[in-house]
Amino acid sequence: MKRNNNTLYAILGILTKGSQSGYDIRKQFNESLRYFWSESYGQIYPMLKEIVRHGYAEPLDANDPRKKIIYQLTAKGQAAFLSWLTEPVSPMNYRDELLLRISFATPHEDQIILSLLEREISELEFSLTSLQSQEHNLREKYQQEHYPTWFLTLRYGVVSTEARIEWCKEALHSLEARKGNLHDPF
Amino acid sequence: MKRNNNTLYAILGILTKGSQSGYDIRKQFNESLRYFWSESYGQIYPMLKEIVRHGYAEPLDANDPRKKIIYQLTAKGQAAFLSWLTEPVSPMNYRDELLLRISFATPHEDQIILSLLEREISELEFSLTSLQSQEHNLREKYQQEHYPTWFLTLRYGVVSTEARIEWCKEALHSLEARKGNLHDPF
DNA sequence: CGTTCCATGTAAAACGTTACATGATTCT
DNA sequence: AGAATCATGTAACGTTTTACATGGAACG
Repeated sequence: MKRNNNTLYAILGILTKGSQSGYDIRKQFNESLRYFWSESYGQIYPMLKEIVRHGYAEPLDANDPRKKIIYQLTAKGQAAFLSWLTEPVSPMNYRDELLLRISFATPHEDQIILSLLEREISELEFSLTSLQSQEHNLREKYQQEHYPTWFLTLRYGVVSTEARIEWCKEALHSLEARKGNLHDPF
Repeated sequence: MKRNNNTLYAILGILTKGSQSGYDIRKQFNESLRYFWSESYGQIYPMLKEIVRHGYAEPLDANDPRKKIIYQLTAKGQAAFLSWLTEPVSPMNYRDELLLRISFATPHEDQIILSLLEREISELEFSLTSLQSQEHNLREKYQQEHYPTWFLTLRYGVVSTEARIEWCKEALHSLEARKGNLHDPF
């Protein structure tokens, strides 16, 4: 009855970038990956045990004063990762609370939706600023060289955020256009 | 320790559109709402019991030959729905398997990523065609009148799908540009 | 008469977050 | 010394899907 097991592969993927501890892995999810993936401690530590049990990684000899445990991918783990990478991506189940609310709203709730959209725009613009500056920094760093593959994910952050902002504004305008104009058919 | 309880409000939201059964509700999730929300039977039927227990809805007198149970929203349920609608939307936790894979890939896996992107584009284009035709039909139907609020969610489907297709193509091109050109720094 | 759809529901498993417990190290 | 961060882990709870069970009605 196993489902996708994305947590497993997400962790293996991180380990392909270098041996590290559960704590480090968590940080990656919370930093560079947070725009499109995250995992909590409650998932990571038990999964690391599983990973070792399956022989996908091994704990390096621990003589760390803080009892830090560094995990290193095995050949078997590398192979499992690569095989996952090749599989077709499973259909994403996207859930969007803002859209859900809008889909239920009638013209009587226009004011409420207007507020939600305004708040959304301001959050998206804040986030876009940061994404754009990261993009700018990377462009400077790599100049005429080829960008690393993950640069594409940053680009996605930028373009999808821009698109959502545009849509929010369009929505805002179309709701404002019918203000005071409520001989509504609902 | 209760979390968001979106399932509850999603069902109440559907019930504001008219009294209906669990089966009908499921159909809504699987049809008009499926692009941004879904719930399974395992969530819906137990939640309907909860909803009745809290007095948010009542089962209408059941004399249906198929034992169909129609639920009708109460004033209390209507109020709960409206109060949810007004709350700020909780931060969405977005998970994107395609981006996750791309973020892990090195230039050695370019071929794999290329295939994933091609498949993604073809799926998105298929889905876009359907969204655009729905949009077209609605524009015809409403002509110069104001569109229903949920038309905005359809628009979002169109614009976000278009944006993702554009990004996929951009990504495809930038990966193709470095083909055969692998003196890679990784 | 068989297939498809209507209709309700439950149990088990899988997935995921939050809160807590514990203690060392580093920084100010 | 006190605060922040590093570091591992578990228990409880919450969320969601999947598989199964059951049976009636509609359609060809």
